[in-house]
Amino acid sequence: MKTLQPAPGVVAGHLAALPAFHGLPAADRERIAAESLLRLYGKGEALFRAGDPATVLVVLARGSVRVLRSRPDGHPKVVHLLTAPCLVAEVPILTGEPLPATAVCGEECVVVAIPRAVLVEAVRRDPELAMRLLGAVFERLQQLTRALAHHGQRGAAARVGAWLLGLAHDGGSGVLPAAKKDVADYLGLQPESFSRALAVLREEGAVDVTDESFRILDRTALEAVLKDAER
Amino acid sequence: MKTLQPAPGVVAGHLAALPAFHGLPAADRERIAAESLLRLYGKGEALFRAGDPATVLVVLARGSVRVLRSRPDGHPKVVHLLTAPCLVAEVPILTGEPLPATAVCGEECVVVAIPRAVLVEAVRRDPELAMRLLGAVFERLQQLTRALAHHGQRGAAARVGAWLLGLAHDGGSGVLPAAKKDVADYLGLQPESFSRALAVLREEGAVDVTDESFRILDRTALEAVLKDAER
DNA sequence: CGGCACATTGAGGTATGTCAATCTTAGTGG
DNA sequence: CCACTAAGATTGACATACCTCAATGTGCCG
Repeated sequence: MKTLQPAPGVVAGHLAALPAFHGLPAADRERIAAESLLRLYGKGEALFRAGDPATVLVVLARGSVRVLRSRPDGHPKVVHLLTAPCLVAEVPILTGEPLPATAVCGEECVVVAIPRAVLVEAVRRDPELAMRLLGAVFERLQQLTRALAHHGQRGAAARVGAWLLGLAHDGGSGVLPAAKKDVADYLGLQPESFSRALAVLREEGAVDVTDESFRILDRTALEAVLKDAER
Repeated sequence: MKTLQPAPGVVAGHLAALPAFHGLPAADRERIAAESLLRLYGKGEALFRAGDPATVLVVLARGSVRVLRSRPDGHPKVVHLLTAPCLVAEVPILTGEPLPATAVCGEECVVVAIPRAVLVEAVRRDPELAMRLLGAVFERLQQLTRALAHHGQRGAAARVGAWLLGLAHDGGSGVLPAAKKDVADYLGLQPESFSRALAVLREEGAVDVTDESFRILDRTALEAVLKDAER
C-alpha cells in the first residue's frame, strides 16, 4: 500500500463519480476530499480484514475488489464482487461496528479513505448525505437478497445466465468483475462447473464470452435456459 | 387482516421490546405509538408484496414471518426467516423505494404499522434513532452475508448444523422460526434433504430436534461435522 | 370424522463436485 | 527480447451428494 499526494481536485473528482456524493455541494465534497487520503493498493493486497476496527470509509476509485467471509468449515467464500466506482463497507463505518469481512484487491486499486470522524461530521452538516448513503445500503441489500435467491436456482447454466443478465450493460455487453475462479466461488460453483456452464450458454448461442468481457447475443434463448431449469 | 383498538400503552410496549426503540425517551415512543396502527394478520396472510409502495414500517410484535423473493425461474425462494420482536423492511421505508420482496405470516401475527411520515418525523427529531435503526440494518446485512457464505458449504448436515449453532440461545436450545419446509427452502435444500440432515445430526448425538424446538447436545460433535464437510 | 398439508423414509437418477491432464496467459529474470 | 515458471482456464472421466419420485405416517382444521 502506498499513500499518494494527489493534484488538487483529483480526490474530489473521485468522490463525484459516486451517486452518494454527486448531489453534494462541490465545496462540501472538497472539504471531505481535503481531509481524506488517497491510497494505491497492489493486486492481492487486503484493504482490510475481518475484525479490524472501522476507521475509514473506503471509496474504490479504480480497480476491483472481492469481499470474503468464512464458511462453517473455515474456508473463505466470496460474498461480494465490487468494481470502481463504489463504496466498500459503508454500513459498519456508520454504525461503528468492527468490520465483518475481508476485502482483497483483484487488481491494482486506487482508494479514497475517508476517516470516520470526517464522514460523521459531513453527515451531521448535511442530512441529505445520510439519505444518499442509505440509498447505497439499499442497493447492497438488494444485491445480497438477489444473490441469495439465485443460489437456490438449480442448474449451473441458469445461475450463471441470470447473473450475466443482471450484470449486462444496456447494450447487452459487460465485463467480468473478477477472475473466473472468484466469480465461480461467488456463484457457488467450482471453477470447472462455471467453465462448463459458460460453454453451454455459448453453444446455445445465448452469450459470447471472451477473456474478461462478455456479450448477450440472444436474450430470448438465455431466458429460456433460466426457465428450463425446472424445479 | 384486522385493525385492533389497543388499550393505552400496549403499542408503546411493543415498540420498547426492540433495541431500535428501547433507548428512546418514553414520551417519544408513545408519540409514535399514538400515530401508528395495531394490526392482526392470520397465518398465510401477506404483510406486503414485492412492488408495493413502502407506506409503513412494520414492527413485528408477535408471530413469525417469511420473506420471499423470485428466483430466475420465477419460483419464490425464502430469503429471511423473522421472529418477533423485529423490524421488517426497514431499509426500503427509509429510502422510500418500492418493497423488493413479499412477506408472509407463518402464524397469527401482531404488527405495529408506523406510517412513513411518522417515522421520518421521529428520526428528524432524534438523530440517535437513525443510528439505532442503522444498527438493525447492520444486523440484517450480517445475517445475509452469513447466509450467503453458508450456502457455499458442501454437505447438507454441515449447513443445517451451522445454522442451528447461529440460532441457538445461550443454553444451546432454540425454536425453529418456521415450518421445516420453509427452513429447508431458506437453507437451499429440499424438505427431504433437510429431514435427512437432521437425522444425521441426531444420530451423531449432536442435536436433539423435537417438533418445533431443538437443543444442541454436543457442540464439539457438531463442530466436527462442520469441518468434516471437506472442500 | 375426514381431508389436507406437512414430515419422514426409501429407492434410483443426475447434476455437480473431484481428480487429473493439457493449454493459455501473465509475470519474472536472465 | 526471450525463456522459464506459475497460476488460471479448459476439457475429460469418474464418484457422490442431492434431487426426484413414491409411499407411509402424523397432526391440524374444517
